Amino acid sequence: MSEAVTVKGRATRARIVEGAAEVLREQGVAFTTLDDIRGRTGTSKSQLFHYFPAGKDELLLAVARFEADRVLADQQPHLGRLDSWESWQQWRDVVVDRYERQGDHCPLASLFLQVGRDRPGARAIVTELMHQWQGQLARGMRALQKNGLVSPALDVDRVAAALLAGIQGGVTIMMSTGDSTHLKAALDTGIDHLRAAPPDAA
Amino acid sequence: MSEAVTVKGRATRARIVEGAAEVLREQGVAFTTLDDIRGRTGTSKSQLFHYFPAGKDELLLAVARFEADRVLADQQPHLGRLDSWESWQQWRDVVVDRYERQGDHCPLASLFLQVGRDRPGARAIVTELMHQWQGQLARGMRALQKNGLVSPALDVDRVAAALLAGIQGGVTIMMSTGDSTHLKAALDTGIDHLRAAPPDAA
DNA sequence: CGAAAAATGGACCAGCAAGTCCAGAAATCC
DNA sequence: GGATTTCTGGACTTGCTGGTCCATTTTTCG
Repeated sequence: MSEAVTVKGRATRARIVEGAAEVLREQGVAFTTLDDIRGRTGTSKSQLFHYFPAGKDELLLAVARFEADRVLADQQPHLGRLDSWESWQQWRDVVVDRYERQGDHCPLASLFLQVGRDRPGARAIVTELMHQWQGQLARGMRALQKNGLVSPALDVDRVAAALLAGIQGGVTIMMSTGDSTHLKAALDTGIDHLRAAPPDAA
Repeated sequence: MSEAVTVKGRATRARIVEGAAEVLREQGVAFTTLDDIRGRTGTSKSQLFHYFPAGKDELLLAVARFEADRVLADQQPHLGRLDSWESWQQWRDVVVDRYERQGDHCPLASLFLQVGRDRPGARAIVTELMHQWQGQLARGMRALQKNGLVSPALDVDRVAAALLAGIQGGVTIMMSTGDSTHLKAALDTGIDHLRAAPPDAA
């Protein structure tokens, strides 16, 4: 936005976004006020509006961007090296672990319900995230094909899309029910599906 | 709750729930006020609180129950007769169609973000819905096994859980991006997974 | 028909949370 | 070092929304 910021300014802005992300993860968007964020980040009202002139929505969008980055970052380096069965397994464990840890509020999901997904920018964030994520999964599957572990006939893009959907749904269900069974089932069945398509299949 | 209701009373209550469900589907929970619901249902404030003494949350919960019932009902009769490949395919089409129609607000997802999933009752509704849904999928898979179309060795419960997760995630992604590719991929890959496990497999 | 209970209309209240404003402190820059 | 810009503090405003209250109408039922 405005480029005229000092070091201190950038630091404050970052502090606000990170602090807001924490609060939102703990309380959920619907129950978080600007004063909660103020409290957590040790800032004043004017600071909030100084860095996010358009108000709460702009701040929430910034948090969404922040959280979206975290999602993929938390899966690295495994997500980037899905070229053997072991690496897939390791990645699976990291995903399960990450989402079991993360309280029971999905920051991204709720963020978009609040901001409204039509907002320019809002939709783009999710779309981009999904695109990246699916791309990395597909790359991993192609690596398996290259290494002769999976049939070259496999429709990688479709299976990657399905796996991604399974993860999303698994997380959603976990958020609602508190049970990670579905997430694990989606991951394991997804990987099984790859295993069930060996290159020497009839 | 209170049993002393007249025919008119029941009708009004139902009108409120159904009208509220409509508005919520269109605008999303975060942007819907009691006055919106009043407007749509042609009721007064006092009626709202007469039928839902605990206020908005109680009303939202009633809507959630209503929507949860609709979810499974909309998939019938197909969901109840998943005993052949054709019936699975038909069911798949119905699911895709249903969710493509339904605007871009998932009533249930947003409802719980607002009410808070810890509320007694809230969690139960989702859990119960997922349980029923998964149960029907598993029953269908067992029917396939019985009919000699799928290996009896298949871990039906896990695969059903994974398929359910895929559907949820597919819907979630569609809500955010407006694209039903993932939902279709999840359904098709899920069914493929069944097809890939014939009873005469080595 | 008449009393009691249920249903309805709508004015009113209260609190909260987003957003505004301006004065003052700190940094930047020439 | 002084002017200018950025940053910060916090009191204040304002609109909205959930919720209350009571008077009135309608229904029920003996």
